[in-house]
Amino acid sequence: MDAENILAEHGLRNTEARHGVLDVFNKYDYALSHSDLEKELQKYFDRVTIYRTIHSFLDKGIIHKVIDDSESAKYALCADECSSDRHHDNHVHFKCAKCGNSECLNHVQIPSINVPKGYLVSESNLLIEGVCASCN
Amino acid sequence: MDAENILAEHGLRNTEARHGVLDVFNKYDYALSHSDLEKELQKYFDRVTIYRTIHSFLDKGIIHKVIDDSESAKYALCADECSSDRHHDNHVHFKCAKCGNSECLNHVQIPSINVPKGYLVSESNLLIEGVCASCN
DNA sequence: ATACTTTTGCAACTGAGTTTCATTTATGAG
DNA sequence: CTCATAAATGAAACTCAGTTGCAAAAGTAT
Repeated sequence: MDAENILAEHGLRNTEARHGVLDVFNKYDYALSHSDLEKELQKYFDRVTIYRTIHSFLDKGIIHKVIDDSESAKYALCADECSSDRHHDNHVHFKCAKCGNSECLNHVQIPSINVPKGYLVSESNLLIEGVCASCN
Repeated sequence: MDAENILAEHGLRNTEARHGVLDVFNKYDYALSHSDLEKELQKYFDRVTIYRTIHSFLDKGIIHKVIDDSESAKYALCADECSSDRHHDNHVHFKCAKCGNSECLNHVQIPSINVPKGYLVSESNLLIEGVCASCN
């Protein structure tokens, strides 16, 4: 699906900045931080615009946050059908100690966990660290 | 075990600041951020000292990082025997959406996950979000 | 083409965390 | 106990991530 349709389907206006950010996400197969995006887009868009684009994409379910032990937040495209109502990403994230990239293992589901009595689970987030297939 | 022995066992000098930080960790049963520690200790110690204490505790295996989707890092005491050589914390972390606290579920282990061919796992980190026993 | 709403750029700001360096403190040897 | 040494602390200044307010620009529906 092209960028224009993705934006329209999620109720976002079709602007150059959003188009540009989507293109960068499509170009890489691992999670990107604001500064990764900025490196590629700073000639064209302001850094604040990139922050705001990340927020609207998160909000509308176009990207999801990839939790990682690094300082700065990273994001990746949602594979499943997500919307602003609900994110459906229930896959494992893998961070490579060699190349430093974090990727979505879209086909590896997070198993359900038995929590102690009295606890209610709404979502879970599993980060595995190690060496990725490209670096191994 | 008292604070003085904990410090000595991990090869750290027995200072007031470290004593104070340990006391705060013992006082709460959930993970603390630098600013949580600072709130309790700012009258006595400089904020930079608190940062450095966190680093040496992390390094020596007295505390471990609790990964969380919030901006600031949180830390909790290691239950298992950890050293600077190796951390042995393999338990689940739980973040409550109501009170905002993150705690260690020390008795809930992270299950081992089958990753795709070519990937090597060295450690994993599982964060569950929901409502904790106290808030439920 | 117009009117209205959303998005953008810019400047200024906040908050987390780090670095440098001079001073103070803990500790082990004599 | 005293002293020398190495480690820890405080203070100021700094970097980097992220946010806010506002005026100008661009998208969209009519």
